[in-house]
Amino acid sequence: MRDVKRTTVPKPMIPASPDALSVGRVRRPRREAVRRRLLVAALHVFAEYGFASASLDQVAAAAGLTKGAIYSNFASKDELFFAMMTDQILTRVEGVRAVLAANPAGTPRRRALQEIGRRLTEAFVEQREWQLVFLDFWQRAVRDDEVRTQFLAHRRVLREAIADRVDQVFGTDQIPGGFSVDDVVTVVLALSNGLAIEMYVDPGLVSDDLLGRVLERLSR
Amino acid sequence: MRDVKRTTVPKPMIPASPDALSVGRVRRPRREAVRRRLLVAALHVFAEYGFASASLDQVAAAAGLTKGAIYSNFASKDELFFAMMTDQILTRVEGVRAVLAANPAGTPRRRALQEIGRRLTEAFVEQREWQLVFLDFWQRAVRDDEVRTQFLAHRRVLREAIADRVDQVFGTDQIPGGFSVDDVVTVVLALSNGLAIEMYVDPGLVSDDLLGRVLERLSR
DNA sequence: CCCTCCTGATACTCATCGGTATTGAATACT
DNA sequence: AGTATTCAATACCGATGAGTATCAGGAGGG
Repeated sequence: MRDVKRTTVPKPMIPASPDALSVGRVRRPRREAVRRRLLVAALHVFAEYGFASASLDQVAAAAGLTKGAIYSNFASKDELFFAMMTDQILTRVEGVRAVLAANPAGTPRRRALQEIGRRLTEAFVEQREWQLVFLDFWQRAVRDDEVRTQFLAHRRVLREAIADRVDQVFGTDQIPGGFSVDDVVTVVLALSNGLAIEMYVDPGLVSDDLLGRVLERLSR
Repeated sequence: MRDVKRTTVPKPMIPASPDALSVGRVRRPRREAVRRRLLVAALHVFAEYGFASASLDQVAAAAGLTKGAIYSNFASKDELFFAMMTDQILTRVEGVRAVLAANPAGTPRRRALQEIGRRLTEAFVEQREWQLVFLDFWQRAVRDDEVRTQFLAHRRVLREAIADRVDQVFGTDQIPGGFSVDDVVTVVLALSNGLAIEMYVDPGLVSDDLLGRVLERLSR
């Protein structure tokens, strides 16, 4: 509960320049940069050791800063974690949109699905850190209501991105097998996470076309 | 490094009774019982708080014992965890065999798969604790080679149980879609874990026939 | 009945870590 | 320039928890 909860001292009502957020904020970049470095470091360190085992000193060190910097920017270890996840989810959702957009509408459905599967699988390999912190987040969400609320908010954003694409692929067609859009989203997420779990621990098990073949087959 | 690594003091070479393990082992039940209680308590506590956040005092208390009992039976927190997982995997593999055995060979394949899916989904709900410690195990396996070795050994047992059943279901038939048995095992595990992940955090998402429908569709 | 072990309880150590109080330097305000 | 303010560094605190040393009481063997 540092100054993050900024006890907004009534600012002088005479803005020097009418420029947006007023009150000379030229020094701000410094602070923003520190915040960013901390968020990046948090991703690395939490991914490497897990949230519970990672210490704030490690995060600070990884950012080339000290704990002072952390508590000056975040209220607690939890807050840092949430901020990091919120920051990441934005990036990830963009990534997922990009991957799913493989083959613009119009491509034969089967090919599009295979391509999507291949790219998703590729993505796992690259986003190892994300996958690890994500599951850490999940574990805490299952155990703690407050965390779950945050988790579900993030998840909804991701699910919507996928649902959009499902709508695109199937348009007004009935989805084969009588699955709802929600079902499809759930299955895609489940397969992605599930295969990632297998892959990280035994890379030989998941060939890069497995997911695509499964998706393609499901859509017949 | 308690007496677990039993520094076998040369036992008197004059066994009173030739009965197997010799040397009055009538007191043993006591120790075995304590060990069991600790393993059970470990499952509960590690599931509730996660391995890293759970303390040995909590485990001991849950077993109605003290830390002394733990260190008298296990060399370290890690060893307790591994022992608990080893103990559990035996139970679980039996459970999985039972679930997969749904519908003895001969039942129409489609029905059998739907039934298996339904029962697996049911199993998630019941085995919440197992699922949680399993993923905890996985997280540590990804991060630590030694843990991974243990993890893979357990996983192999489970995979074989599933592979057996896949062989049974498809016999000499080609598996539709040109999947190998290993692929099928991987996909089944991935879907199980993946759907469990979704379910635990948002139960409404996974209807109890979703997995069955997916499996059935994949097998066409 | 004594006398050893065995084994779990108790009491401690020591390191770690989240969080706080305080400081000092750089920056903005007047 | 001089003063006020912001922010990260430093030093510190209290709690927690893994692991250890020691102890006590009960069981087996004689």
